[in-house]
Amino acid sequence: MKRNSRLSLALHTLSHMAGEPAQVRTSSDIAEHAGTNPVVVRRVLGRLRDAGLLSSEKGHAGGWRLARAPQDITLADVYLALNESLVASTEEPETAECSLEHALHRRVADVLEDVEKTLIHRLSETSISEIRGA
Amino acid sequence: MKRNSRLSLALHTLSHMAGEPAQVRTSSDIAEHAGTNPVVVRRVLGRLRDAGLLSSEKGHAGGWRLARAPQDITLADVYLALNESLVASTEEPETAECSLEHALHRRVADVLEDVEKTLIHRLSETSISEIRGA
DNA sequence: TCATCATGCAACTATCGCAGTTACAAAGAA
DNA sequence: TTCTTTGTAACTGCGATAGTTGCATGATGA
Repeated sequence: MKRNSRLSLALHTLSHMAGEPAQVRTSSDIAEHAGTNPVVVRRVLGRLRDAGLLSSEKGHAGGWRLARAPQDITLADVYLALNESLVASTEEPETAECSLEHALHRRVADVLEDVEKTLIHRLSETSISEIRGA
Repeated sequence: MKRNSRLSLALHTLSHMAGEPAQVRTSSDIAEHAGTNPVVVRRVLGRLRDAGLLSSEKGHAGGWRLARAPQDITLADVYLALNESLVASTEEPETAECSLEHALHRRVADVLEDVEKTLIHRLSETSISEIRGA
């Protein structure tokens, strides 16, 4: 696993859960299926739980399950829960030496903001229940 | 300097050049202004030269200058020249274990492709001659 | 011709983000 | 009380890339 792995892992897991919403899955099971580590799974899914997409329980028969109906969880929800910016933000130039620098940054930041809105809008059009394998 | 620095450096430098297109600038001058290193400048501007946006010359009175009129160089040109993906691409899952994984990847990749087109379109609406400080 | 000044480029170091891992505490169920 | 599972801190390893050093190459002008 390499890059954008958090989003991939989250979406992959949720898509599976959407197919069988009643089933509870442990971090170990999920990690094994995703080819990664239980701790990594808990780190990523923890964010989704904090965002109200998943619930987790400890102890015997504990694990992870959807906190909402699958059709009420969109790709945008997941994207926002992870605070993943697929649209990179150019950071503010801290040393405010040059006015051109500022004008430029504002211009680019405006464009990126618009583009991110477009991205989120597009992602919100698909729920995790709509992902189906071939 | 930290992240997205190539694009920042390139745009910043080109914007300055747009204000005085006749002037030739050395890597050292540019690096000093941008708070970085001449070699880094040459690395970044080299890509812009390869893309036909800049020209460079060695020797006395050598250095960098615009290869086109400033109003004919858009932010999109710079973005594309650097091959910077501000829209992160989710890489193809190499181990094709799971069909859901594929369906998911295709869906997300489609959205990202569209979004990147939007980004480039938006960037192409502004030329480097249109950036003005306060 | 030759010294000088610039780019071009290869190689190395430093740093940062992040996945992966280990270890253990906390909590819930049998 | 014991087993199972999450929660979390701390560390390691790796990849990307800015920064740096050193030197070759080419252009200019005295």
